[in-house]
Amino acid sequence: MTRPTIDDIARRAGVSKSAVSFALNNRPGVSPATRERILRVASEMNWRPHKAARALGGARADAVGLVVARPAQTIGAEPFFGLLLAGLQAGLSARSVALHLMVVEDTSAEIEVYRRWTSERHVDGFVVVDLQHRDRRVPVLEELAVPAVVLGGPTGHGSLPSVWADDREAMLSLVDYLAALGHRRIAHVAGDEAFHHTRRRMRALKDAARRLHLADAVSVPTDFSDAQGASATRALLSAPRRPTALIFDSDVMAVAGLAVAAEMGVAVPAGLSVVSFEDSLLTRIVHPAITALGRDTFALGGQVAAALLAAIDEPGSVRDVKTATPRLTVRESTRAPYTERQG
Amino acid sequence: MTRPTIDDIARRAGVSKSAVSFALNNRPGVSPATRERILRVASEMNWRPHKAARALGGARADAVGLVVARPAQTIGAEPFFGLLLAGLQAGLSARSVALHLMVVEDTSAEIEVYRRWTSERHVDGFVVVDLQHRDRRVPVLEELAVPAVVLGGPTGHGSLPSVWADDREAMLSLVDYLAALGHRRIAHVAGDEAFHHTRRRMRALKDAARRLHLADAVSVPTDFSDAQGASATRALLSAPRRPTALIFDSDVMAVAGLAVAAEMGVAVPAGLSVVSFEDSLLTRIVHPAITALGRDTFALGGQVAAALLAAIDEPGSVRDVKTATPRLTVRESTRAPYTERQG
DNA sequence: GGGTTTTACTAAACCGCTCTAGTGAAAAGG
DNA sequence: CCTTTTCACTAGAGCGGTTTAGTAAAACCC
Repeated sequence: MTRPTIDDIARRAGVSKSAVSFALNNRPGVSPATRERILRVASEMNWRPHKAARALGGARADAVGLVVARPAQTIGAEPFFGLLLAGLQAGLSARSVALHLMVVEDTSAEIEVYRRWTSERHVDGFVVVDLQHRDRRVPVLEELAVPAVVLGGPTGHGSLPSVWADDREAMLSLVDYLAALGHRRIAHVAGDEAFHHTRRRMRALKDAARRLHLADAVSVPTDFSDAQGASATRALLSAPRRPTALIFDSDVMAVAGLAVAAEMGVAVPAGLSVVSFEDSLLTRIVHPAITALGRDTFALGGQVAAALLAAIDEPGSVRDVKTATPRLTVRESTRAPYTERQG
Repeated sequence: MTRPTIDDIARRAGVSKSAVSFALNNRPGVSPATRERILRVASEMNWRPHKAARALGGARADAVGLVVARPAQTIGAEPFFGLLLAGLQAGLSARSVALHLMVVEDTSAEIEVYRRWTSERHVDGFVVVDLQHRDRRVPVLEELAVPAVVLGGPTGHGSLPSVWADDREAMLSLVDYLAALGHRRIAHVAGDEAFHHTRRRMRALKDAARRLHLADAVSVPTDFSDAQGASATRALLSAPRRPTALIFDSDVMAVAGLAVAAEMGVAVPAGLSVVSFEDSLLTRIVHPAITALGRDTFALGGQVAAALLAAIDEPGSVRDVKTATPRLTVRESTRAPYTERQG
């Protein structure tokens, strides 16, 4: 048995195709009685709209794209990504919009996909992640005039709306907390300097250090990998006057750093405090559990989805959305530094 | 400027629509010279097929579906899932087939999505994960007669083709290894008994224990969460004659278990050996690094993609695919048990 | 050279749905 | 009671491709 079309419904209900279309789309042009009859027949026949047929008439594709230029490893490794995906998905599927995911090699390939999917009318809009300094993708998306929402900000995303958290504020409060505990030598195992948020965090740390007259406040950039996170930690802990507190830009690096401390015989938190700028399962399940700046990544995905859907409905209507500043969850990995401990 | 259609190309090349279609699809019916001219014009005008228009003619949707009934948390937490996704994606995008991801509440909702997407011609096939005992999804997919590939096996997936690894074999070799080290009391923090592979692993452990005359070989089922993994570990380590080796069904639980051991003052590997049935970044970055059964999850995704594409091209042609049996990577978390140590 | 086959191409139907223009009848208005 | 407006509905074009049936010319064959 082949699937029913509106023609089948029309025949069975004794009306025209158009009447059926009106009824099914809640448009004026049919009487309440007829409308109800058509709907009943449609549901009896278990009718479902044919997506492609709808999309052909110039309508929506009812799908949005997420193109990621990252090595496959990271995509599995970082809880952040999976949660964001799940949150996006939840926000979109409530309006039955599909998510087209594509993993590519590099930014050039990513841009190529933007062009292709836009011209093929494959998606109605894009979610852009990993905002970079002087991001090449922004002008392309502006030129394509396709709805898009950038995750990250508050600047550097041109005319595209963005959903962002205040990294600077978070870093400042984090350093305040560590300084209050008595830490004067704080190091920061940062992410990739190409990323906007990494730069902002590094700048914030420097500013905080100046304001608080901290002895030392180095930022060491990495590529976000556990390997570089580990080696940066090793280098920092090998220095003659080692820092008493380490801030890691990601949960993966924080866990890797924790392992390095254990391997080097540096007790956490007695000899070293560890903080992660990203919270997740990872920071909770290791021992000692890691103090972390947390945000609800699943909810973040939902906010991005909402912003994108709004941008698709009414291009130009969406303004930047500032999400809640990440809040500190104190666990077992932070304490006053040994030399200044009271008890 | 609006996007070009084949009509535009036809007009510009001085031929009919049909000739253009033939040329663009490598079909007979046009002379080599004309074909070349048409292709040149098409590329000059930067023509791209309109997906929906193609799909309308009864053709492929050029997309496959992955519907997952899991809490959002797990999806972010387990590296396995992200890697599988990336692998699937890579395998599919090589043939420019999109992946439609959907996260739902439960199996009933999942089945609903199968029905809807099939009747809407939204996808050409499905990837089915988390195969369960007496899986309700299998008969539905069989009835819908839609191409689908099941991840998991070797049994319980009806007439659907499956891609599977030999869990039993892996468990047997793992227990052999631990026994060879001298362990006689081995416990297994298992996953959810509803899952097929969990049952198979539990059975394999029991068989191995009998064959090797092990004193003890308990399997404790959990829901795969870090919380239950931790509490199962706590219970096992609190028993009067505690096991000397623990096998965890997932990397997340293994890491959680490791933390519990640290918290309880049980040294790993001196006082307890820990093995994970799943390998990932997680098992590598903690300290001590965890001995784990590894498989290439990214490649697994690729194999699933290949099988599904084949099933779509030629339904019924795909047989079950057995993937490489997971191999043991020995790290720092396993050693001969204390009481029997030589040195 | 007349008939058959092949080749290169065109015209038009078709996929399922939306939407505009058009139609006939009922309701409203003077 | 006739005109105008509104209402409920239909016919049919159009979206951008694919594909079938048809056609004229060229190639082939004894």
